[in-house]
Amino acid sequence: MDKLNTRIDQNDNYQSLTNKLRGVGLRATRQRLDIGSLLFSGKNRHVTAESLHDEAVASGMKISLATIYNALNQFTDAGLLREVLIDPSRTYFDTNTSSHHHFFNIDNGQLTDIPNEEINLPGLPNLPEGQIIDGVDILIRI
Amino acid sequence: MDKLNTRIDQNDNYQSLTNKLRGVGLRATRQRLDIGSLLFSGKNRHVTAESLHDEAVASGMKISLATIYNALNQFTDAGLLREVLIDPSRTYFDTNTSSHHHFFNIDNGQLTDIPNEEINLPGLPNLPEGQIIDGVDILIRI
DNA sequence: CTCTAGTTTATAATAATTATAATTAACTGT
DNA sequence: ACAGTTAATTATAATTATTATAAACTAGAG
Repeated sequence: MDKLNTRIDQNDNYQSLTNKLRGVGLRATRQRLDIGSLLFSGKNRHVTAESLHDEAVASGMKISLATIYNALNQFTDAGLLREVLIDPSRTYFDTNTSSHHHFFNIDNGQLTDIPNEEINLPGLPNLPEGQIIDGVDILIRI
Repeated sequence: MDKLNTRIDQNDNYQSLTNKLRGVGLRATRQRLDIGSLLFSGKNRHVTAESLHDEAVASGMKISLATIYNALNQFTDAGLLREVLIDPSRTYFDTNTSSHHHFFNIDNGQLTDIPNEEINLPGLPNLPEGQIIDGVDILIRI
């Protein structure tokens, strides 16, 4: 009964994931669905290729690190993920693609979202002539 | 005469660089003085290990890439440089160690300083309990 | 001027990421 | 459901940025 519900839930989940992937022009492969189920399960997440691969393997998913890299980059290109600049030594991906910012705990590496409305940036500096803002990243180290 | 002045100027420069290095507990080696003369010649600079090495070699300096890496890290530890998060694929160092922010031109990779006073960040978000701000990095992509 | 700890350097090692090319699997039309 | 085409996955090699190693060198103390 539990098992059955889990299966049904997962199928539902994978159905909407399938739509999500097709919507951005990606085939709904088992691997992308598996990764997607870890990433897009409701709450916002910050992952690296390595951390996501570890998690996938721990969940019993069969997927290579190369595929994780491919998927993360494709998802990012498709707008399903965003890169976050935290640490020059590795790339972090954020499932929250809306405009927002981050706390970075320098002791434990923990990343926390700061909703856009909790930060005020009224005094934007004068832009170099003819330039337009592509985006603003604020990282508060704590 | 020009040549002579250049030599005198460079010696003066190297004398003050020597003091700067000794002041942070680093020996004034030829290599560190050479690098320092490129970095601390007045205007603020943004470099990577590779770009600085290229520049040094182009200026006829004899210095290995490993030494550039060592020096950049030591200068950073000593507070003479700051790391800037721009691109997850390499580390940028900034000679401007005061609190300030950056424009990043996504087309040509050009980094430009934004003086601290040109940016207002009045509505700082509520910090996680018991936390104190270590620093704030703002990157405006244009 | 000599000694020694700190520095430089060539090179190897590591770590993150991307490329390659062969196998496998998803979609399209029947 | 089936075959064919095209894309995706994967093991592995290659690449890139960076750090470690250990032998040769040198700055600065005495």
